[in-house]
Amino acid sequence: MTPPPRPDRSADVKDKIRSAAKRLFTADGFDATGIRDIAAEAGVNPAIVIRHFGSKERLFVETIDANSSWSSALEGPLDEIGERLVRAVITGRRNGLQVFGSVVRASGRADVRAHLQSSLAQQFVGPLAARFAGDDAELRAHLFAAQATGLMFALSVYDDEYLISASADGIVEHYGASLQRLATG
Amino acid sequence: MTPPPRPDRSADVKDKIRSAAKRLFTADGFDATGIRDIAAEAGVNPAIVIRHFGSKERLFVETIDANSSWSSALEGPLDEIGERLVRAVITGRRNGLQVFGSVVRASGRADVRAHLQSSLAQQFVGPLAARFAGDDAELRAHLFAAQATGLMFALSVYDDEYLISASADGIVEHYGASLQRLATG
DNA sequence: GTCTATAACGTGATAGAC
DNA sequence: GTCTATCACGTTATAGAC
Repeated sequence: MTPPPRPDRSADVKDKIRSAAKRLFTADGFDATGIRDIAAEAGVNPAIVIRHFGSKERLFVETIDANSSWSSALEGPLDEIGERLVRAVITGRRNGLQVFGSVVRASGRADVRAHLQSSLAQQFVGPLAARFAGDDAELRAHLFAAQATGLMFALSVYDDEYLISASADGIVEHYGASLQRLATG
Repeated sequence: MTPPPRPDRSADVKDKIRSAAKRLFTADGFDATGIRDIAAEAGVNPAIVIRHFGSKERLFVETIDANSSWSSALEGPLDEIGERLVRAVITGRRNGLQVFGSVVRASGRADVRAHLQSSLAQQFVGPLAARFAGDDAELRAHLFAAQATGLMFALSVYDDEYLISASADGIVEHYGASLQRLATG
C-alpha cells in the first residue's frame, strides 16, 4: 500500500540533460550544438531529449538566461549605476557574455525572441523604470537598456577586438558617463 | 582573334539569384530561407545557386550589407552627429533594420561575423575615429559604434515594442545627446 | 568547355511503433 | 526509454545541352 520509494529517475535524467545543454549551448551556440551532442554528453539516447523537452528550441529557452549575470549591478545607488553596470559587463564572467551572444544569435526563433524580450523587460527595463525619476522615466529606462545591450553586443556578438582588449577604466569613464546621463540626466 | 560577343548569360542568372536572395534573406532571415526557396524565386535550379556562389553563407555575405543604410548620417557637422544618426536609424528605411537583424542573427558563422566586423570598422568606426578629436578618439569611436548599434539592436533584434512605437523626438533628445557626449564630450 | 539539370548523399530534428 | 522512419536541409556527383 505504501507507494514505492519513487526515486523518480527521470528528474535525474532531465537535470543531466539540462546541464549538458547549458554547457554546449553556451560554448558553441544554438546551431552548432546538435541534439546528438547533448545526448552524448548527458549519456542518454537522443530521442529522450526531445521526449522530455519537446524540442531543441524549448530546451534552449528553458536552459539559458541571457541577462542573469549583471542584473545585480542595477541595485545600489542610482547616481553610480552607469559606472557599476559597465564595470559588471566588462569584468564580469566572460560566461555571461557568451550566453548573451548565443541567445542573440538564436533570436530568429519566435520562442527565443520572446524569452529575450521578457527577460530584458523583467530584469532590466522594469526595475530601472521603477527607480528613475521624471515623467519620461520609462522611455529613459528603455534607452538605458538599449545602450547597455549595445556594449554587450560589441563584446559578445561582433567581437570588437579593440574594446575587448581596451583598459576597463577608459570604457567605464566614457560609456559609464554616457549611460549615467540617461539614468539621472 | 576578336573575343567572342560575350552574351554571358550567367551574369543575368547571377543577378536574378542575388536579388531573390536579398529579398528573402532580408524578409525571413538566414536560417529560414533555403537554397531551394531562393532558386524557386529566381526561376533556376537549386544546384546552380551553389555552383555560382559556392555556398549559402557566401551568397549571404555577398548579398547583404548590414550598415550601408545610415553611413551617410556620419557625414555633416560633428556637433550634431548624435541627433542625426539617431534620426536616421529611427526614421530610415525599416529595411535597413531588417537587414541589420538578419546579419546579427547569422553572425554565428565565421564568415558572416568577419563581414559584420569589417563593415562596422570601415563604415563606422574608421570614419568616426578620423574625425573625433583628442587622444582617446579611437576609443570613443568604438564606444560610439557600440552605443549606436545598441539602438539598432533594440529596434531590430529584440524588437522593443515601446521604443518602436515611441515618438522619434523623445528618443532623439535623450539617446542622441548621450551619443553626442561620446563624439564631442 | 562552360552552364544547367537530375538525382543522390550526409546530417539534422522530430514522430511513432515497440 | 529505445529504435527506426521520415522529412527537410545544404551540398555534391554526374551527366546532358549549348
